[in-house]
Amino acid sequence: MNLFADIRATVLDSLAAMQQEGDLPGGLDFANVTVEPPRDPGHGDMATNAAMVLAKPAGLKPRDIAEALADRLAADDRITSAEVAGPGFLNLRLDPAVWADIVRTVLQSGPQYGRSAMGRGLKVNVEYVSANPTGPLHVGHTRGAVFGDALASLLDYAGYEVTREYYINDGGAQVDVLARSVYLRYLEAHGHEVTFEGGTYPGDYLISVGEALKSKVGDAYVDQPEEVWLDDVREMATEAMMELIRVDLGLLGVQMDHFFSEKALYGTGRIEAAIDSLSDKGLIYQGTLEPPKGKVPEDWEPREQTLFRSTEHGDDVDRPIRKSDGSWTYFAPDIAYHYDKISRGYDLLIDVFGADHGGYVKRMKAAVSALSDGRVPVDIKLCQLVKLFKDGEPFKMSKRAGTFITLRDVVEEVGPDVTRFVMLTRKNDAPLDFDFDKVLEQSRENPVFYVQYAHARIASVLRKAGEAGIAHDDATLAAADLSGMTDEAEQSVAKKLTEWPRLVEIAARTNEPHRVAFYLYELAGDLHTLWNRGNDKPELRFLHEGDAALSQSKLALARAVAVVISAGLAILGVTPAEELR
RNA sequence: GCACCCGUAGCUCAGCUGGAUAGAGCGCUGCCCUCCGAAGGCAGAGGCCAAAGGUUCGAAUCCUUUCGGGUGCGCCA
Repeated sequence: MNLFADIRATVLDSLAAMQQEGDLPGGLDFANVTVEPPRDPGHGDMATNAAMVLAKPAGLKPRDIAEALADRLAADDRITSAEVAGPGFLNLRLDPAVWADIVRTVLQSGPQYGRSAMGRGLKVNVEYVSANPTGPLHVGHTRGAVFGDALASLLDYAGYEVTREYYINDGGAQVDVLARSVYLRYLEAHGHEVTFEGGTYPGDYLISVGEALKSKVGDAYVDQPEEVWLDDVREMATEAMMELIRVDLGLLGVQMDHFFSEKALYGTGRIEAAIDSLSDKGLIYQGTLEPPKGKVPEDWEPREQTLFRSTEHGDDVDRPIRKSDGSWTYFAPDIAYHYDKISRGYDLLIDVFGADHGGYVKRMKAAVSALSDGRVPVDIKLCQLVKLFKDGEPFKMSKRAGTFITLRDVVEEVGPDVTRFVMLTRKNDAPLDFDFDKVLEQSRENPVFYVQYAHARIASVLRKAGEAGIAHDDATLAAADLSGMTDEAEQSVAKKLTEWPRLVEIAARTNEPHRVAFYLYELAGDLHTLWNRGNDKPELRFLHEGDAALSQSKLALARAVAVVISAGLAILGVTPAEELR
């Protein structure tokens, strides 16, 4: 149930009726008519821009339309007043009984309150993390993991059919480097002295893989040329790394539906099929690219190569799909991968990349547009860097010194809930400061704590109700008499609850889960304000000794807040706290 | 040189499909609490939304240009 949508429907009905009776001309487009909360609560509970939007096409003055509309809307028993204001806004005040209805609805619907049918069951594929299988996940991946996962949950809540997917880059040169690194650890396990040269990975996490290789093949690969062992070691190493990554994701509570292997595209004709599809559209040709202006690489020389005419689909330059030696560039399997996603019948694709991949957005969009003939939209979300702090001081990371921070480091330090919430308290395209101390601070300036504290307070007061023998199950609370919910602070909380379904749709439409985190912070703030007011006004307290009926009427609102906080946290992948330690 | 992202209070950041007098937290100022529903509360000051043009009933939001910051730019994925 979305009250804003309901009232908007009423407004549209009234407008249609006005057309019937000749107060408005026919053939108007109502798409831009909105009903939203006014910025200033003094303006009422809801405002519609209908008169201003329609004035021009209807050839009427905004105020005339607004007044005629006001007369009709005032007849609705949910609407107590409709006033024309400003340039032609229509401000609506709603009957207080409406807020009580919302609270009842929340209690009856539980976590389903706020769920939307907006997605109409459309199939959406959210691809995220997709880190190279060459080592443990670090902080940057963590943000992408949290963001993608929350976005997937959000879209599910908004009525889409969501697949969470991870693209394993196991087809390129970097997995050969991984294999060589493991081979070095293998030699080391046999007592050899080794040095990590040629960009091989010196990380400790490969020691156990080297040992595992030793116990698997004994000394069979010692002193053997690469062609003897490379394939076998590569496969074993990537498998081990993916296992490591799966475990890391598990620490965060991220569970993928599907892992897609880049390697599986090679030697199966799938890349060729994707490129052929582009070729059939006349988008593949042999050509020579201009050097980038202003910053020509030292060793630049014009070279003819196989190019994808991505400029036909909005890119700035055409992109190479084959290297000079005839092998595929990384872009070719990417094209094939997206071709595969399209052929699996998704209506919408979302890719979550790190900000350093911003340069690939246009070509990826061009590829998807070309492959699907513009049918499948793809939204690419870039996650900006995470800057780590400790005690307000920047936390220096150095791969060489071995002080780079992994996902595991972060989660073990502050826990998965804090990690996830904090990562979502910033827009995805804004850099994020993550301070190991501040995120654990118990104060208002820490949104994680503030939201959890609100939930815990409610849980606490409900526990106390139980101890006092007051029934407080949702059905009982939903049946309570809510007519006494008249205080400003109580109504603010209830009004905030009515915004939840609307917020879900806005967040889902923009693919911005951080909006959920900010909403929860505001809702928690309203709850705390009401709670604090109970100090001065005992009648506003949630628990009233010896008066079960009154207690239940107050607990209903508190419990409704807990339901929504819990639903919101579920989207973010955060466990609501029953108590704080 | 080109492309993308960003520029909002002293600081860190929100801001809906373009809506009314642009919000929050921190910090600052004043008052209250210190009888546990106070791991504080209430109130206040603080803004040329980087700048200039444009679009229109209306622009922080859309378009153009400029300035400033970040990221990326053919045989690395």
